[in-house]
Amino acid sequence: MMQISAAELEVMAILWAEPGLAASDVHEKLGDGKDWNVRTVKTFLARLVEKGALTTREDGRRYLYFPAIDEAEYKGTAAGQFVDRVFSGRAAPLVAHLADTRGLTADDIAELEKLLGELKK
Amino acid sequence: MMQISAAELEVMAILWAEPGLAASDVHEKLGDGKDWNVRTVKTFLARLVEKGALTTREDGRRYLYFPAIDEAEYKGTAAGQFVDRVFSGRAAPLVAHLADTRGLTADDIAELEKLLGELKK
DNA sequence: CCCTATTGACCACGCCTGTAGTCATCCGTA
DNA sequence: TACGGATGACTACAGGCGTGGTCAATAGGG
Repeated sequence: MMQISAAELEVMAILWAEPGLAASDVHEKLGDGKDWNVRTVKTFLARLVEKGALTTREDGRRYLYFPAIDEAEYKGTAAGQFVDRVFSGRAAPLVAHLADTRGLTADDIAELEKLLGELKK
Repeated sequence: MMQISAAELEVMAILWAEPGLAASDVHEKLGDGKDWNVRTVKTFLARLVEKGALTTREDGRRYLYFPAIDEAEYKGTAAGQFVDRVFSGRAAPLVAHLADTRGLTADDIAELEKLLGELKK
């Protein structure tokens, strides 16, 4: 699996949510706190294209960017790698630690229960 | 929270499991596949001491290394950061993706159920 | 007593990352 | 029509990371 850094991932998130944006659009859509320079954003876009995570389509003088990797697949793999790295591959301790240090909301718990119900089938 | 890299984390794992080892001991205890040079291991140990993740006690001509940060606390924080970075802070999708891409064992599911039971109280 | 293996201290080096600067070009507005 | 802002291409640069080399001191075996 391709290595995507934290900053690059924020760019991917924007394009997963809304494919086909130009660099300036991505720049505008960045959440608060991320007041990156447009050129910084362009660097990330260029690196993601290099890595094969994005493709481009020309639109006049600019490029539109499209995800080239599947969001769910990427996240699944990333989660697996993380669990392997930090929790020796065990999912349950991960959830336990999450519950412990940040607390799960009632919604989280309900969602997890529903999920487990489906998994048991 | 202190930033600990993947390779450094393997060293931490060994010392969390068995505090008070010397560099050569840590080197020997590395799992298969990680055939790092002893000096590589020493570099990681030195960096971890620099970062404040380990402390040392002299033992003759060598050092013994001890974790200076709590394992559970570190893992909890790391899990939180990961969920924030990749899953916008939502725990349930993380578990869903894990289930999806690698499959949870019956044990995992049982453990998660037990955990949820406790959390609901 | 001397040589080899071990140990810590310090250094190296290339790739990745975060964060842009520079330059040439082009498009739309005054 | 001439200029300012947008855009892409290329460049920069420091700090982290993975990987290990060099050097000097020392301890232990022959």
